[in-house]
Amino acid sequence: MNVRTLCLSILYEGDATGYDIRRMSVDGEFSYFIEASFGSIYPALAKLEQDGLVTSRTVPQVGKPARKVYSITEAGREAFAEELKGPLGDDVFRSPFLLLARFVNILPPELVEQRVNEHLQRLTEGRQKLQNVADDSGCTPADGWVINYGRVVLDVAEQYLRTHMHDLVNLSRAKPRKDAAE
Amino acid sequence: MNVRTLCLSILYEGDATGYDIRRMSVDGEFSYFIEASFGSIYPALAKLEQDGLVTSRTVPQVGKPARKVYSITEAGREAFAEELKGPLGDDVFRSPFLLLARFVNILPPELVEQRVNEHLQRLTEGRQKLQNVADDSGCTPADGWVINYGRVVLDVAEQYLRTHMHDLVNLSRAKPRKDAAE
DNA sequence: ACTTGCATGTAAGTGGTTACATGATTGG
DNA sequence: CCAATCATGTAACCACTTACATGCAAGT
Repeated sequence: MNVRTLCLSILYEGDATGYDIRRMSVDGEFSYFIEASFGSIYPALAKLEQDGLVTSRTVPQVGKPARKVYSITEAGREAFAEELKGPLGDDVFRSPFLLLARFVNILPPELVEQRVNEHLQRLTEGRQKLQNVADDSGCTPADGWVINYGRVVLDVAEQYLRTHMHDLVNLSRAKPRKDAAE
Repeated sequence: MNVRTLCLSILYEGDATGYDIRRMSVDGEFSYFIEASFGSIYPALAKLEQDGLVTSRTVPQVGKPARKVYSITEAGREAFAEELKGPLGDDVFRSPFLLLARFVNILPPELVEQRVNEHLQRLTEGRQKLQNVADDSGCTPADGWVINYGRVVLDVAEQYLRTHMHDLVNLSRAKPRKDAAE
Protein backbone atom coordinates (compact mmCIF):
# COMPACT_ATOMS: atom_id res chain seq x y z
CA MET A 1 0.00 0.00 0.00
CA ASN A 2 1.89 3.01 -1.24
CA VAL A 3 1.21 6.72 -0.87
CA ARG A 4 -0.28 6.84 -4.36
CA THR A 5 -3.01 4.41 -3.36
CA LEU A 6 -3.55 6.20 -0.09
CA CYS A 7 -4.21 9.42 -1.99
CA LEU A 8 -6.64 7.74 -4.37
CA SER A 9 -8.52 6.09 -1.49
CA ILE A 10 -9.00 9.41 0.24
CA LEU A 11 -9.90 11.33 -2.91
CA TYR A 12 -12.36 8.59 -3.80
CA GLU A 13 -14.59 9.78 -0.98
CA GLY A 14 -14.17 13.49 -1.55
CA ASP A 15 -11.87 16.29 -2.66
CA ALA A 16 -8.85 17.15 -0.58
CA THR A 17 -5.51 18.95 -0.57
CA GLY A 18 -2.14 17.39 0.14
CA TYR A 19 -2.30 18.94 3.55
CA ASP A 20 -5.68 17.36 4.24
CA ILE A 21 -4.47 13.95 3.15
CA ARG A 22 -1.52 14.10 5.46
CA ARG A 23 -3.71 15.12 8.40
CA MET A 24 -6.15 12.32 7.69
CA SER A 25 -3.43 9.70 7.42
CA VAL A 26 -1.76 10.80 10.63
CA ASP A 27 -4.37 11.68 13.18
CA GLY A 28 -7.16 9.20 13.15
CA GLU A 29 -9.17 9.30 9.98
CA PHE A 30 -8.02 5.77 9.02
CA SER A 31 -4.37 5.31 9.71
CA TYR A 32 -4.73 1.56 9.36
CA PHE A 33 -3.22 1.92 5.97
CA ILE A 34 -0.28 4.20 5.89
CA GLU A 35 1.07 7.23 7.62
CA ALA A 36 2.60 9.49 5.02
CA SER A 37 4.59 12.69 5.17
CA PHE A 38 4.44 15.78 2.95
CA GLY A 39 7.58 14.78 1.16
CA SER A 40 5.84 11.74 -0.27
CA ILE A 41 2.30 13.07 -0.67
CA TYR A 42 3.00 16.14 -2.79
CA PRO A 43 5.07 14.33 -5.40
CA ALA A 44 2.52 11.50 -5.47
CA LEU A 45 -0.31 13.93 -6.17
CA ALA A 46 1.71 15.61 -8.91
CA LYS A 47 2.36 12.24 -10.52
CA LEU A 48 -1.28 11.27 -10.20
CA GLU A 49 -2.27 14.46 -11.98
CA GLN A 50 0.22 13.80 -14.76
CA ASP A 51 -1.30 10.37 -15.19
CA GLY A 52 -4.77 11.87 -15.44
CA LEU A 53 -6.11 10.07 -12.36
CA VAL A 54 -6.78 13.32 -10.51
CA THR A 55 -7.32 16.96 -11.38
CA SER A 56 -6.55 20.03 -9.30
CA ARG A 57 -7.82 23.53 -8.89
CA THR A 58 -6.23 26.29 -6.88
CA VAL A 59 -8.46 28.00 -4.36
CA PRO A 60 -7.01 31.29 -3.06
CA GLN A 61 -7.60 32.19 0.55
CA VAL A 62 -7.33 35.42 2.48
CA GLY A 63 -4.28 35.46 4.72
CA LYS A 64 -3.45 31.79 4.21
CA PRO A 65 -1.62 30.24 1.26
CA ALA A 66 -3.81 29.05 -1.60
CA ARG A 67 -5.22 25.53 -1.32
CA LYS A 68 -4.59 23.18 -4.20
CA VAL A 69 -7.69 21.03 -4.13
CA TYR A 70 -7.50 17.67 -5.86
CA SER A 71 -10.43 15.70 -7.29
CA ILE A 72 -10.36 12.14 -8.50
CA THR A 73 -11.28 11.52 -12.14
CA GLU A 74 -13.27 8.64 -13.57
CA ALA A 75 -9.99 7.09 -14.73
CA GLY A 76 -8.73 7.46 -11.17
CA ARG A 77 -11.73 5.63 -9.75
CA GLU A 78 -11.21 2.83 -12.20
CA ALA A 79 -7.49 2.57 -11.50
CA PHE A 80 -8.17 2.41 -7.78
CA ALA A 81 -10.85 -0.25 -8.16
CA GLU A 82 -8.50 -2.30 -10.34
CA GLU A 83 -5.81 -2.11 -7.71
CA LEU A 84 -8.23 -3.32 -5.04
CA LYS A 85 -9.14 -6.24 -7.26
CA GLY A 86 -5.50 -7.32 -7.49
CA PRO A 87 -3.96 -9.76 -5.01
CA LEU A 88 -3.92 -8.51 -1.44
CA GLY A 89 -0.67 -7.86 0.40
CA ASP A 90 -0.12 -9.30 3.86
CA ASP A 91 -1.17 -7.43 6.92
CA VAL A 92 1.81 -6.01 8.70
CA PHE A 93 2.14 -5.67 12.43
CA ARG A 94 5.37 -4.29 13.84
CA SER A 95 5.66 -3.72 17.55
CA PRO A 96 8.69 -2.16 19.21
CA PHE A 97 6.81 -2.70 22.45
CA LEU A 98 6.66 -6.45 21.98
CA LEU A 99 10.38 -6.50 21.18
CA LEU A 100 11.00 -4.81 24.49
CA ALA A 101 8.66 -7.29 26.16
CA ARG A 102 10.76 -10.19 24.92
CA PHE A 103 13.79 -8.72 26.64
CA VAL A 104 12.37 -7.52 29.96
CA ASN A 105 14.93 -9.73 31.70
CA ILE A 106 17.76 -7.42 30.67
CA LEU A 107 15.94 -4.22 31.60
CA PRO A 108 15.30 -2.49 34.92
CA PRO A 109 11.75 -3.16 36.22
CA GLU A 110 11.01 0.56 36.63
CA LEU A 111 11.64 1.13 32.95
CA VAL A 112 9.50 -1.85 32.00
CA GLU A 113 6.67 -0.54 34.14
CA GLN A 114 6.97 2.88 32.56
CA ARG A 115 6.94 1.51 29.03
CA VAL A 116 3.95 -0.69 29.81
CA ASN A 117 2.04 2.33 31.06
CA GLU A 118 3.01 4.34 28.03
CA HIS A 119 1.82 1.57 25.78
CA LEU A 120 -1.42 1.25 27.69
CA GLN A 121 -2.02 4.92 27.21
CA ARG A 122 -1.41 4.67 23.48
CA LEU A 123 -3.88 1.85 23.19
CA THR A 124 -6.47 3.89 25.03
CA GLU A 125 -5.81 6.89 22.82
CA GLY A 126 -6.11 4.76 19.72
CA ARG A 127 -9.48 3.45 20.83
CA GLN A 128 -10.62 6.95 21.65
CA LYS A 129 -9.59 8.13 18.21
CA LEU A 130 -11.57 5.39 16.53
CA GLN A 131 -14.54 6.28 18.70
CA ASN A 132 -14.33 9.89 17.55
CA VAL A 133 -14.14 8.94 13.91
CA ALA A 134 -17.14 6.66 14.32
CA ASP A 135 -19.13 9.41 16.03
CA ASP A 136 -18.73 12.73 14.26
CA SER A 137 -17.78 12.10 10.65
CA GLY A 138 -20.15 10.87 8.00
CA CYS A 139 -18.64 7.46 7.55
CA THR A 140 -20.12 4.70 5.45
CA PRO A 141 -21.42 1.37 6.78
CA ALA A 142 -18.20 -0.26 5.52
CA ASP A 143 -16.18 2.28 7.45
CA GLY A 144 -18.22 1.39 10.51
CA TRP A 145 -17.38 -2.26 10.00
CA VAL A 146 -13.67 -1.48 9.83
CA ILE A 147 -13.83 0.76 12.89
CA ASN A 148 -15.49 -1.97 14.91
CA TYR A 149 -12.84 -4.44 13.81
CA GLY A 150 -10.21 -2.05 15.10
CA ARG A 151 -12.15 -1.51 18.26
CA VAL A 152 -12.45 -5.13 19.30
CA VAL A 153 -8.76 -5.74 18.57
CA LEU A 154 -7.66 -2.67 20.52
CA ASP A 155 -9.97 -3.63 23.36
CA VAL A 156 -8.60 -7.12 23.75
CA ALA A 157 -5.01 -5.87 23.52
CA GLU A 158 -5.68 -3.35 26.25
CA GLN A 159 -7.43 -5.91 28.40
CA TYR A 160 -4.59 -8.42 28.03
CA LEU A 161 -2.06 -5.78 28.95
CA ARG A 162 -4.01 -4.69 32.02
CA THR A 163 -4.46 -8.19 33.34
CA HIS A 164 -0.94 -9.41 32.52
CA MET A 165 1.29 -6.39 32.92
CA HIS A 166 2.26 -7.47 36.40
CA ASP A 167 3.61 -10.77 35.11
CA LEU A 168 5.82 -8.85 32.71
CA VAL A 169 7.15 -6.52 35.40
CA ASN A 170 7.77 -9.49 37.68
CA LEU A 171 9.69 -11.24 34.92
CA SER A 172 11.86 -8.15 34.80
CA ARG A 173 12.36 -8.13 38.58
CA ALA A 174 13.36 -11.79 38.79
CA LYS A 175 16.30 -11.72 36.41
CA PRO A 176 18.56 -14.72 37.07
CA ARG A 177 19.63 -14.75 33.44
CA LYS A 178 22.81 -13.60 31.79
CA ASP A 179 21.90 -15.82 28.80
CA ALA A 180 23.01 -19.27 27.77
CA ALA A 181 23.79 -18.77 24.05
CA GLU A 182 24.64 -21.47 21.49
CA MET B 1 13.09 -1.28 14.32
CA ASN B 2 15.72 -1.73 11.67
CA VAL B 3 17.41 -4.86 10.36
CA ARG B 4 20.45 -4.13 12.48
CA THR B 5 18.41 -4.38 15.66
CA LEU B 6 16.63 -7.46 14.39
CA CYS B 7 20.00 -9.18 13.96
CA LEU B 8 21.17 -8.22 17.42
CA SER B 9 17.92 -9.41 19.00
CA ILE B 10 18.25 -12.82 17.38
CA LEU B 11 21.96 -13.19 18.07
CA TYR B 12 21.32 -12.18 21.67
CA GLU B 13 19.64 -15.52 22.21
CA GLY B 14 22.10 -17.63 20.25
CA ASP B 15 24.45 -17.84 17.30
CA ALA B 16 23.06 -17.76 13.78
CA THR B 17 23.91 -17.21 10.13
CA GLY B 18 22.39 -14.61 7.84
CA TYR B 19 20.34 -17.36 6.32
CA ASP B 20 19.00 -18.41 9.72
CA ILE B 21 18.07 -14.87 10.62
CA ARG B 22 16.12 -14.44 7.45
CA ARG B 23 14.24 -17.70 8.02
CA MET B 24 13.42 -16.74 11.61
CA SER B 25 12.19 -13.30 10.61
CA VAL B 26 10.01 -14.67 7.83
CA ASP B 27 8.40 -17.88 8.92
CA GLY B 28 7.16 -17.63 12.44
CA GLU B 29 10.00 -17.34 14.91
CA PHE B 30 8.88 -13.82 15.88
CA SER B 31 7.94 -11.83 12.86
CA TYR B 32 6.21 -9.22 15.03
CA PHE B 33 9.22 -7.07 14.52
CA ILE B 34 10.42 -7.03 11.00
CA GLU B 35 10.53 -9.20 7.95
CA ALA B 36 13.89 -8.76 6.29
CA SER B 37 15.41 -9.96 3.04
CA PHE B 38 18.94 -11.19 2.33
CA GLY B 39 19.81 -7.96 0.63
CA SER B 40 19.45 -6.10 3.92
CA ILE B 41 20.60 -8.79 6.37
CA TYR B 42 24.02 -9.58 4.91
CA PRO B 43 25.18 -5.96 4.73
CA ALA B 44 23.78 -5.35 8.23
CA LEU B 45 25.79 -8.27 9.65
CA ALA B 46 28.95 -7.08 7.91
CA LYS B 47 28.47 -3.61 9.38
CA LEU B 48 27.80 -5.07 12.81
CA GLU B 49 31.06 -7.02 12.62
CA GLN B 50 32.98 -3.91 11.59
CA ASP B 51 31.53 -2.13 14.61
CA GLY B 52 32.66 -4.96 16.88
CA LEU B 53 29.15 -5.84 18.02
CA VAL B 54 29.32 -9.35 16.55
CA THR B 55 32.03 -11.80 15.51
CA SER B 56 31.89 -14.48 12.84
CA ARG B 57 33.46 -17.83 12.15
CA THR B 58 33.19 -19.81 8.96
CA VAL B 59 32.01 -23.39 9.33
CA PRO B 60 32.64 -25.49 6.21
CA GLN B 61 30.05 -28.12 5.30
CA VAL B 62 30.16 -31.12 3.01
CA GLY B 63 28.23 -30.49 -0.18
CA LYS B 64 26.67 -27.23 1.01
CA PRO B 65 28.29 -23.79 1.01
CA ALA B 66 30.12 -22.84 4.17
CA ARG B 67 28.04 -21.30 6.96
CA LYS B 68 29.20 -17.99 8.33
CA VAL B 69 28.09 -18.19 11.93
CA TYR B 70 27.74 -14.94 13.84
CA SER B 71 28.01 -14.48 17.60
CA ILE B 72 27.13 -11.39 19.59
CA THR B 73 29.89 -9.77 21.61
CA GLU B 74 29.63 -8.17 25.04
CA ALA B 75 29.68 -4.78 23.33
CA GLY B 76 26.84 -6.02 21.12
CA ARG B 77 24.72 -7.00 24.12
CA GLU B 78 25.29 -3.62 25.68
CA ALA B 79 24.46 -1.75 22.50
CA PHE B 80 21.24 -3.72 22.13
CA ALA B 81 20.23 -3.11 25.74
CA GLU B 82 20.91 0.60 25.32
CA GLU B 83 18.72 0.69 22.26
CA LEU B 84 15.88 -1.00 24.14
CA LYS B 85 16.20 1.61 26.87
CA GLY B 86 15.72 4.43 24.36
CA PRO B 87 12.27 5.81 23.54
CA LEU B 88 9.93 3.28 21.96
CA GLY B 89 8.62 3.75 18.43
CA ASP B 90 4.92 3.44 17.73
CA ASP B 91 3.38 0.11 16.94
CA VAL B 92 2.52 -0.13 13.29
CA PHE B 93 -0.45 -1.93 11.85
CA ARG B 94 -0.99 -1.84 8.11
CA SER B 95 -3.82 -3.81 6.60
CA PRO B 96 -4.48 -4.06 2.87
CA PHE B 97 -7.45 -6.20 3.85
CA LEU B 98 -9.05 -3.40 5.85
CA LEU B 99 -8.52 -1.02 2.96
CA LEU B 100 -10.43 -3.43 0.77
CA ALA B 101 -13.10 -3.72 3.45
CA ARG B 102 -13.67 0.04 3.35
CA PHE B 103 -14.45 -0.20 -0.35
CA VAL B 104 -16.54 -3.34 -0.61
CA ASN B 105 -19.27 -1.23 -2.20
CA ILE B 106 -17.25 -0.86 -5.37
CA LEU B 107 -16.27 -4.52 -5.59
CA PRO B 108 -18.11 -7.64 -6.74
CA PRO B 109 -19.45 -9.66 -3.78
CA GLU B 110 -17.78 -12.86 -5.00
CA LEU B 111 -14.38 -11.21 -4.81
CA VAL B 112 -15.13 -9.82 -1.37
CA GLU B 113 -16.13 -13.24 -0.15
CA GLN B 114 -12.98 -14.76 -1.58
CA ARG B 115 -10.75 -12.14 0.03
CA VAL B 116 -12.49 -12.57 3.36
CA ASN B 117 -11.87 -16.29 3.24
CA GLU B 118 -8.24 -15.78 2.29
CA HIS B 119 -7.81 -13.43 5.18
CA LEU B 120 -9.50 -15.81 7.56
CA GLN B 121 -7.09 -18.51 6.49
CA ARG B 122 -4.11 -16.26 7.07
CA LEU B 123 -5.32 -15.45 10.55
CA THR B 124 -5.69 -19.13 11.30
CA GLU B 125 -2.22 -19.86 9.92
CA GLY B 126 -0.76 -17.06 11.99
CA ARG B 127 -2.29 -18.46 15.15
CA GLN B 128 -1.06 -21.93 14.25
CA LYS B 129 2.44 -20.61 13.73
CA LEU B 130 2.44 -18.96 17.13
CA GLN B 131 1.19 -22.18 18.64
CA ASN B 132 4.09 -24.08 17.07
CA VAL B 133 6.66 -21.60 18.32
CA ALA B 134 5.18 -21.83 21.80
CA ASP B 135 5.29 -25.62 21.72
CA ASP B 136 8.53 -26.89 20.27
CA SER B 137 11.22 -24.28 20.75
CA GLY B 138 12.85 -23.47 24.06
CA CYS B 139 11.35 -20.05 24.51
CA THR B 140 11.69 -17.91 27.59
CA PRO B 141 8.82 -16.90 29.89
CA ALA B 142 8.92 -13.45 28.30
CA ASP B 143 8.59 -15.04 24.86
CA GLY B 144 5.58 -16.92 26.20
CA TRP B 145 4.04 -13.67 27.34
CA VAL B 146 4.48 -12.15 23.89
CA ILE B 147 3.09 -15.23 22.18
CA ASN B 148 -0.02 -15.12 24.32
CA TYR B 149 -0.49 -11.47 23.52
CA GLY B 150 -0.37 -12.34 19.86
CA ARG B 151 -2.71 -15.23 20.39
CA VAL B 152 -5.50 -13.30 22.07
CA VAL B 153 -5.33 -10.58 19.44
CA LEU B 154 -5.38 -13.05 16.56
CA ASP B 155 -8.22 -14.94 18.19
CA VAL B 156 -10.45 -11.93 18.55
CA ALA B 157 -9.70 -10.80 15.01
CA GLU B 158 -10.65 -14.20 13.68
CA GLN B 159 -13.77 -14.33 15.78
CA TYR B 160 -14.88 -10.88 14.65
CA LEU B 161 -14.33 -11.80 11.04
CA ARG B 162 -16.27 -15.05 11.37
CA THR B 163 -19.26 -13.43 13.02
CA HIS B 164 -19.31 -10.31 10.84
CA MET B 165 -18.10 -11.45 7.45
CA HIS B 166 -21.66 -11.78 6.20
CA ASP B 167 -22.38 -8.14 6.95
CA LEU B 168 -19.40 -7.21 4.82
CA VAL B 169 -20.44 -9.38 1.91
CA ASN B 170 -23.98 -8.03 2.15
CA LEU B 171 -22.65 -4.48 2.09
CA SER B 172 -20.96 -5.42 -1.15
CA ARG B 173 -24.12 -6.95 -2.61
CA ALA B 174 -26.30 -3.95 -1.79
CA LYS B 175 -24.34 -1.31 -3.67
CA PRO B 176 -26.61 1.66 -4.39
CA ARG B 177 -23.63 3.97 -4.28
CA LYS B 178 -21.71 5.67 -7.03
CA ASP B 179 -20.36 8.11 -4.43
CA ALA B 180 -21.42 11.62 -3.45
CA ALA B 181 -18.06 13.46 -3.32
CA GLU B 182 -17.38 16.97 -2.04
C1' DA C 1 7.85 37.58 21.30
C1' DC C 2 7.06 32.89 20.23
C1' DT C 3 4.86 29.05 18.86
C1' DT C 4 1.34 26.72 16.35
C1' DG C 5 -1.49 26.08 12.29
C1' DC C 6 -2.17 26.66 7.54
C1' DA C 7 -0.16 25.52 2.99
C1' DT C 8 3.07 24.04 -0.85
C1' DG C 9 6.96 22.18 -2.42
C1' DT C 10 12.22 20.42 -3.14
C1' DA C 11 16.69 18.01 -2.10
C1' DA C 12 19.37 14.99 0.23
C1' DG C 13 19.59 10.93 2.60
C1' DT C 14 18.13 6.33 4.36
C1' DG C 15 16.61 1.87 4.62
C1' DG C 16 14.95 -1.21 2.54
C1' DT C 17 13.55 -4.68 -1.78
C1' DT C 18 14.34 -7.18 -6.19
C1' DA C 19 17.05 -9.21 -9.19
C1' DC C 20 21.25 -11.12 -10.21
C1' DA C 21 25.44 -14.21 -9.80
C1' DT C 22 27.06 -18.80 -8.17
C1' DG C 23 26.77 -23.66 -7.11
C1' DA C 24 26.12 -28.34 -4.94
C1' DT C 25 22.41 -31.64 -3.13
C1' DT C 26 18.12 -33.69 -2.42
C1' DG C 27 13.35 -34.86 -3.43
C1' DG C 28 9.36 -35.28 -6.40
C1' DC D 1 14.69 -33.29 -15.18
C1' DC D 2 13.13 -29.63 -12.57
C1' DA D 3 12.32 -27.38 -8.46
C1' DA D 4 13.51 -26.44 -3.92
C1' DT D 5 16.77 -25.97 -0.09
C1' DC D 6 21.03 -24.52 1.51
C1' DA D 7 24.19 -20.55 1.48
C1' DT D 8 26.56 -15.98 0.57
C1' DG D 9 26.88 -11.80 -1.38
C1' DT D 10 26.39 -7.41 -4.73
C1' DA D 11 24.18 -3.77 -7.56
C1' DA D 12 20.46 -1.31 -9.13
C1' DC D 13 16.49 0.57 -7.83
C1' DC D 14 12.58 2.42 -5.08
C1' DA D 15 9.66 4.52 -1.63
C1' DC D 16 9.61 7.11 1.88
C1' DT D 17 11.54 10.33 5.61
C1' DT D 18 13.90 14.45 7.25
C1' DA D 19 15.22 18.74 6.76
C1' DC D 20 14.96 22.81 4.38
C1' DA D 21 12.76 27.04 2.10
C1' DT D 22 8.87 30.36 2.35
C1' DG D 23 5.33 33.10 4.55
C1' DC D 24 1.23 34.98 6.81
C1' DA D 25 -2.25 34.86 10.78
C1' DA D 26 -3.93 33.77 15.20
C1' DG D 27 -3.46 32.38 19.63
C1' DT D 28 -0.56 32.30 24.22
